[in-house]
Amino acid sequence: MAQTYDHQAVESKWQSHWEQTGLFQIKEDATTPKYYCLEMFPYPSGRIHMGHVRVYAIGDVVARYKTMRGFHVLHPMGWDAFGLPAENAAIEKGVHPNVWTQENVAYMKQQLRRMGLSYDWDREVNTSQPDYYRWSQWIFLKMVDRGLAYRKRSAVNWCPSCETVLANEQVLAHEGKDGGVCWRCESVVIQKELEQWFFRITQYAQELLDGCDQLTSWPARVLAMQRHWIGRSEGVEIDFPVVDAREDVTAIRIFTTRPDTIHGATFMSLAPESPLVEQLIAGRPEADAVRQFVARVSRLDKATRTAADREKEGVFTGAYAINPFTQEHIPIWVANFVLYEYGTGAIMAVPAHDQRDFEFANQYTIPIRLVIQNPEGTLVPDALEAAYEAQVEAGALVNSGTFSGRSVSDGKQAIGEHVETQGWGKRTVNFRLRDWGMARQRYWGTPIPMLYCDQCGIVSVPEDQLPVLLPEDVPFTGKGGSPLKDSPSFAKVTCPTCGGTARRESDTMDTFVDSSWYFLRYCSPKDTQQPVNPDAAKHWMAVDQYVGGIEHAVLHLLYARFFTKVLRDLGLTTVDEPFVHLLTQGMVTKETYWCEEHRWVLPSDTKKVDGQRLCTQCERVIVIGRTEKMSKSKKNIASPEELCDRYGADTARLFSLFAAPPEKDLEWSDTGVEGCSRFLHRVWRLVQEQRAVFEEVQSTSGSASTALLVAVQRATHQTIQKVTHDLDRDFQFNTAIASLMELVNQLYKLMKDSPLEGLSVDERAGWRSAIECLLLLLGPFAPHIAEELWEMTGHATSIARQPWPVFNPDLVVSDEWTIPIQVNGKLRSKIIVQAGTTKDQIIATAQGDDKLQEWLQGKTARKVIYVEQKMVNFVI
RNA sequence: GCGAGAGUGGCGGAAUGGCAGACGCGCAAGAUUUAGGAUCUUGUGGGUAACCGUGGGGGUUCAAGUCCCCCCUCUCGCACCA
Repeated sequence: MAQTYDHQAVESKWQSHWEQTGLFQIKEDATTPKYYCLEMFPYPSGRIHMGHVRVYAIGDVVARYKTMRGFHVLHPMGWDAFGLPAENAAIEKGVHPNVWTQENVAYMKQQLRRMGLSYDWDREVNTSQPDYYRWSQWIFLKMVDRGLAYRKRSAVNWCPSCETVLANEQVLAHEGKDGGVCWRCESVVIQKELEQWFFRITQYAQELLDGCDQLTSWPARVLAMQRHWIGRSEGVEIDFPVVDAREDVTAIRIFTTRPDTIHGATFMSLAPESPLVEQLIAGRPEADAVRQFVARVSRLDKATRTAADREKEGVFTGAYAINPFTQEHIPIWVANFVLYEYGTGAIMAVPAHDQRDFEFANQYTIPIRLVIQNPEGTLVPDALEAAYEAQVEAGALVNSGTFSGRSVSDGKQAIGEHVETQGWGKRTVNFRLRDWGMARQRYWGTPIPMLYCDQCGIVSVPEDQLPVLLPEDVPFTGKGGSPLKDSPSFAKVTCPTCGGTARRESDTMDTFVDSSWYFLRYCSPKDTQQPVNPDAAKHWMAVDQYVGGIEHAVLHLLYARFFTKVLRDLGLTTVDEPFVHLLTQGMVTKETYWCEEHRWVLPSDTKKVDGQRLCTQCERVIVIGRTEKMSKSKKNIASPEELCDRYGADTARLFSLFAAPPEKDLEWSDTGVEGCSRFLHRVWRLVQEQRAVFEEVQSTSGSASTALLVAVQRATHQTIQKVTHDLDRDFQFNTAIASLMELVNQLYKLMKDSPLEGLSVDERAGWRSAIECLLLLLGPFAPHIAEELWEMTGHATSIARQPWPVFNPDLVVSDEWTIPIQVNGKLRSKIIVQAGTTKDQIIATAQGDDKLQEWLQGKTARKVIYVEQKMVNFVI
């Protein structure tokens, strides 16, 4: 009995069914291999968007596929639920952040459910709830114990809009804005001098760098970004004695990666923030000018000041240092491009061989001395147009005393050694990576479990007093400062050490702390003794496949790698790296519509008249704008809910997997969605029409006997082979789905060519197994319709628990070969031969081909190339 | 500037060095329908043709979208890191 495809009914039926039967709940199982499939958990902003649909569709196909391949799959979901929007909602609407967050979680959970995702909801985590954040606090305390969390005073990035400190990773470049901007609100970030909590991520810098080599299944560009962010460089620290040294500053220590050029150091430069500056200038006539310069430079935010194209500026301190290699007295300058945080905050300046020093020296007419000559020997000291920054073997040392004549690499080595034997300094390694400033002056975050006691100083909250709960009695005013300061119940506390009065830390943790270890919590989400049960972690870790956006290439992924190493050192997990494979999916984009009168407009506010698109309000012609990431402001949003209402979750999933390879941007197309919907309807109808034919027979996998059977089985098994191959190799969902479409097209053709009446039992059985294979292959992509049709064709157990079909190589091969014939590499003809025909026979047949003879024009081929089953090429 | 990636029909995109353009969209014709929509079938890189076609130019090869060299364009990331 044929039925029409009612996606609403089918989808809600199976969603309830999966839930009621607990189909996706997973336990550790020693009998089958494990697979941990994880997508980056969402921030509960209110509703899911197409980006969510895409990433979760990708993860769900992986999880379902791996399950069918015989793995027991951990596929959890949770909420990255702390963050500023909840607090802003509290300020604007008077809703408590917790209420706002929990409502959003409930709503979005129901939306995710509608997508038919195979999550084990029993493992759900929510970072904003005490049963989670107590363990973030616990980890923090362990890090304090190990010196990995500490307080220091320093210049920090401050977002004036969010009124909080930001980590370096959270300050981003922004087109059209002078300086770095906040990763969340895009306000220009300023510098503030504050005492703050930091994580000593730099202690793991080398390991984080080395670990990149293990991550062979990560996208190259993510690794490149991580390596660059860590920024290791090898060099030498060298003391330059100060002339007429005063007691407090006898030498200036510099860091250089080019010790080979030291004989060319004709001046020094200090960072404006360096305390050495004040010590050197005190009492000198230059002091005022220097102070003015320093004040002017430090007013600028860091990003502006350090822009590469910024003019080199500086001021002479009046002091001199001694180049230890030449004994020359060289002037000490303060320069705007020297960074206090990098190296020692002081450099030796070699204008001949460093572009910045070159520009600086030209500006202030400081001598330039050539100490590396190029291999051709053509460099003339007085005629340099740019610094000669030759590396490694390219040049040779000149004007360098006993070191002259050495190669660059040789010179580096020799001078480095000389510095050490003379006791002038040491060879060392420098990193660009800075410690992670992780305290935030906000309410809706994990409270930092520390106290300030008048007697004992900084005190940890004892472990048995965790969690430090967020207080309820906090007014949300939107005014600056930490809201927790204003909670009387929270701030005042008794010191656990001396019993005196103490004040609680009122800062909360950066939300990136929460997401740095959630993947471990999923292993044992209900553990009440520790953040993660080491046995559970041993079973499940590492995450085999991680899926998420490229925007976290540095931030989240670097922090998560750091935390994994910390928790490993605490004995909670045994893995060094959390994520084995990483798939960074592209953005979901859509065309934008622009009306001169009404600016960005919704597609629904436009109409098509005579092939032109007009604004419905003002009748102006709509300009089709750039295809951009979906955003509310550009009004180029497609709504997952409308999509599910109209076409169903299966269509939404299918389209987001089919329209582009997963790592590329996906351009949303309403007609493309319809194409996918059409395909599912075709599948439905195919099965309905076939059902009557094979209802009473069992499927077969035996060798075929009739032409129809051969064709049906070949199409089916070729598709099994192709889909399996596409999924195993880099998850090429788009081509996998294309081959499923091809199979359906082929089966329709075969059905048309061989009417269903009068088929043999064998042929019916062949049809049955073809349809079953089709449904099994479709299952991970469009699970609801696959379940429904699976049930309709007489199966009692879920298709999600069936083994993945295996292709039979014997059934894939064809009984005849079509061999292209080329002349000089160009296709000129084709011949059809029986499968198994030998090379000589094929060449003979080809030579008998009329078209080929025309092309040969009586000549004999100089050479004949035959590629087994592929082609013949005659070279004349 | 440095790093990563990309450039193929009207569009999204396929092609272990071996038939370029799978699959889908769009478009066209036909069938069905009172009409529209929906559905189905067929066709669809360009050119009347010989032929020409994967950003441009060289090269390797019997054979290049694919490998090598040079160049151009675009996207993303980092940008004075001594």
